[in-house]
Amino acid sequence: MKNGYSGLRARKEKPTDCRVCPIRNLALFEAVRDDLLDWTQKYRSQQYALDARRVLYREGEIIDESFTLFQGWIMLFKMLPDGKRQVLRFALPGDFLGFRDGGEPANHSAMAITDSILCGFPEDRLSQLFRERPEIFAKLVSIQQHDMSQCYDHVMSVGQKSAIESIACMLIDLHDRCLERDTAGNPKALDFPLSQEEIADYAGITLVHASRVIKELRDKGVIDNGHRKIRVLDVEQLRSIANISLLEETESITGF
Amino acid sequence: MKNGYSGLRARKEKPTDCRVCPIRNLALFEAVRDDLLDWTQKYRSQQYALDARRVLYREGEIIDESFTLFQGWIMLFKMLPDGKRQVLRFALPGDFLGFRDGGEPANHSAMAITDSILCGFPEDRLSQLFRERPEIFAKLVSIQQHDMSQCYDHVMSVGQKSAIESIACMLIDLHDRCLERDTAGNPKALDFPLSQEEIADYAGITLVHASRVIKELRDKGVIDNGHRKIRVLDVEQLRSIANISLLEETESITGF
DNA sequence: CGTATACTTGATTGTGATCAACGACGGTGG
DNA sequence: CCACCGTCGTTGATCACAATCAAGTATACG
Repeated sequence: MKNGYSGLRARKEKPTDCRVCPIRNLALFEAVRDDLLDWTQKYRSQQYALDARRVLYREGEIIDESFTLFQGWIMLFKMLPDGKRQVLRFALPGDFLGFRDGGEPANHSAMAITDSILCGFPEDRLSQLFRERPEIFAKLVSIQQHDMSQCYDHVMSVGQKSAIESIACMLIDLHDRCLERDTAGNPKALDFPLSQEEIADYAGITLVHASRVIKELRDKGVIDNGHRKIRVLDVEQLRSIANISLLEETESITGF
Repeated sequence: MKNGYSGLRARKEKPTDCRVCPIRNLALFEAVRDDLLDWTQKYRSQQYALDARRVLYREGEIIDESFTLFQGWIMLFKMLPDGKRQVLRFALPGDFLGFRDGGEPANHSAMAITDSILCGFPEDRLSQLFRERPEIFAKLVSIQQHDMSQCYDHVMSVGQKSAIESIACMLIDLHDRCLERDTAGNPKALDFPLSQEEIADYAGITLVHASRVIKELRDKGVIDNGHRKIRVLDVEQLRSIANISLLEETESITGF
């Protein structure tokens, strides 16, 4: 429910090199041939650091830059006048955020959950890039389609599933996405750095009830949790709880 | 909760002419200059008729065609194994449906609410069109962005709003979209041809509760309703009930 | 160590789900 | 034109999941 403070700042360290970027296969530039990467890199303005709890952009703001999340977790959300918050998406490394079409104001806000690093792409250079390289434009369409599909699943969860089903569903999704990103040397990446309030606001329930549901899952041995930390222990049991359609299951295996 | 039967059939009447299409300014071909329309028209395969309650496509199906809805109302939805249904979107004339990227199976189903007419665009011709005319490709991105924004609003409604707020919200959205489409000679277009079950499945509540909420709105004089018919009488009061953020309000005025 | 933030647990309330029965409307066929 | 039937809508009684209120504990951080 907290609002956070705006706080994007240029990263002082030497920017990472797109050619050796460990998350590029997940991101917008997946479509770019390796030998062209130093060419595309010029479209990136710079790398930014954003500390935990800081706001990247706010609903209604006009932003002239899009971002690829390089490191950290960021959440997208909207707020109601009465202070209720709905988390729309948890962005993980490789995810593309903040893209809006033709100078429209942002329809949601974004806040860092953990300390994060982002690669910025200014609107004008991005549209030039899309003009010159249709395959990257096509990748954008593909990313949008995938986001849309995820959002439909989310509406389904929040609208029709019980609290425990909805949370199980969300944990499976995060688990699968972490596995995609998990490089052999990074076992800790399967701990989710989320507070129970963030989980509750994603699932559309209250923090108190989220706590009880999480306790239930913990008692069943499905997950382990602590302060801003959740780890999935038994994905299969989680799947049986989540009330998932067969289609969704296969989807999560093939990836996108 | 009904499943419907597949039933797309070629329309026997002479196809309408894109050049005099009354809904083109809302649709994918908005970006096309008038004098090029007979050129783009060749990308349309044909017009189809789809009777009420018939399925256009089903979750998991691989479809090789996208559609612009020319006449009628169509709903997009998903179903859970236990039979619960979530309506994701009500498509109105001019809306673009069924687009999926690169041969992926559909992530939702679509069923006609009223007798409908659709213009079909086969996948291969569409991607050729996108290659040859980047401005139409850009319009696709813009449509996707808009759909995404609507979907975020929907998650917000279903997750954080009360039943009456959620339904008020949905009626405002439909009302505004009908107004956009309403040509002077068509006053009846402001009656929504929805059953209470469809409304309930969109708002994420049960049909019984939807009936009570609708009665409450009727008693307040905000709406009038009958068999598969709802008419908004007092948009302003509806807005005050809907618990809308100021941003959303202006958005609905400027259109997209 | 002290204070913020995050999590837990209990008691009570309330919104909306469920179960059940009936009423109204619209389309169909005699 | 009327009778019938299926779909759709209404209303009441009861129940349950999750919200709310409230107090207390644990963990991280400066």
